Amino acid sequence: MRLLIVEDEPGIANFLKQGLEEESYEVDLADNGKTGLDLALNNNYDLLLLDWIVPELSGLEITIKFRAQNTITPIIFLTAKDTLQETITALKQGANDYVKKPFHFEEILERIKVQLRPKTAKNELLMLNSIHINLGSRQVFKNKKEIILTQKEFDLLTYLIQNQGSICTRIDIIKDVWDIHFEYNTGVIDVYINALRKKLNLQKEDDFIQTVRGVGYIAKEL
Amino acid sequence: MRLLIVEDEPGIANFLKQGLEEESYEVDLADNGKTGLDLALNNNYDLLLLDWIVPELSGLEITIKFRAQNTITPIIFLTAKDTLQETITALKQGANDYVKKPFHFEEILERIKVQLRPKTAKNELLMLNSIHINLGSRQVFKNKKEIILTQKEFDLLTYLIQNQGSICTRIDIIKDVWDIHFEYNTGVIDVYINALRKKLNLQKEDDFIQTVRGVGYIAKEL
DNA sequence: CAATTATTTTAAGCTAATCTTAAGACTAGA
DNA sequence: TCTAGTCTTAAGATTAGCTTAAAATAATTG
Repeated sequence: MRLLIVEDEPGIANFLKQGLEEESYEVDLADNGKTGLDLALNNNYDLLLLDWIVPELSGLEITIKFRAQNTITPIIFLTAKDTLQETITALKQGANDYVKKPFHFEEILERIKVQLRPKTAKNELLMLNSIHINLGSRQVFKNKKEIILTQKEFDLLTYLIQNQGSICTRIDIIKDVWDIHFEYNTGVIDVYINALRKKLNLQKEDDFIQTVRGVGYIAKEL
Repeated sequence: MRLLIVEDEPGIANFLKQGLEEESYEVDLADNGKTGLDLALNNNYDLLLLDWIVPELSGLEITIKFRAQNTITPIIFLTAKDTLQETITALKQGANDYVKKPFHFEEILERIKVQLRPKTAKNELLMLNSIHINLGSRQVFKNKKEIILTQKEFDLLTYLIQNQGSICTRIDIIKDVWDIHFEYNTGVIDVYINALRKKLNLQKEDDFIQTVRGVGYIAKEL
């Protein structure tokens, strides 16, 4: 998971960065709004942590400009501006949470986790056609018979099924399943799709993983 | 939108209920944890607002029991228990937000809206007449029915629709869709226009792609 | 901690779908 | 009616995705 922190006080910025890196997040820093927005727009972060008062472009302005392009990446404000009006404004403009300074690192961390928490959670059961998936035990069944998948195979399959009915672009997949956030074009995805189709014994007629040429794949109820 | 408030102090409960109803939410109240959990599990609410300290079953217990069954309905804590440890525990157990009393109604309202905000809208939608285009997933629909287009077909169609109402010259098209920047005169464009008309089943009378003789094409609202 | 085994990634040839070309049929306007 | 411009078709060129095997990593075990 990759985060961007926009914060001009080096003390706070580095404190957060270090703490989050210990939790194995990748963290980028921007010490002003302009580079912050720039990074945010060009780097597929999973979450943005914004201070309100930063040079060149305020956190609020970043939010507005960023939300015009991207409405899903969560934004958490972390700021000394603590009036009611400011909180409301930020949330209205697209922030997902608003935490007032001074803050406890543990609370920030937990609030970040909330935002990044997958909508379908552990131990839930996923199913599509003859496939059943137990997210808790990471088991996959086809017609009640268990299919042994590797980690990545499992991750890719559940990703596709959790997004069933909507196209997963290669960029989405490489970002969300491989956690790679830059231009990337090897055949990994193809190899794994191939492995899934083989292990799940999907023939042309019952292949619920459809390829969308030039775009990606889509898992569909048949 | 339907909300459930679990809160035993009638003053706060009614204050919230009234305020939220004015914002045209439907609101149910429970004054103890047991009926609260019961209602929550049997009534497809869009969001739960929980106090921590309520009789019979605490807000935290409700959260744990509820999350075992339902992992998507957002839960907001609204409580006087305000230590770091309590906040973290609630968020860890599945709460989506945690607001400390005393609170401002406007902030609660805004935080509720954040939770209910649709998460999908990453994809820009284009439309013209009966055609809908999802730029993110590169899907095209005519009267809600998906039409499968190839890459170039898709690019050309979106180009025309993005420039709807103004003429796209052949030079423009070859430059912007094919990325060819010199004099070029084959029939490619014609071939693709033809393919679009065919796949979108455009007859003379509903063909929003009009030919401008000697110049190019124009997509027009009919 | 080296050896073994399993997983993930890269790379390359192959296949099938898409893109382009070109040639003949058609059409609108002079 | 004639002609320039457009439409249509089908065959050849190109490219994206499939498949396989082997190389690089990571995990496990004696």
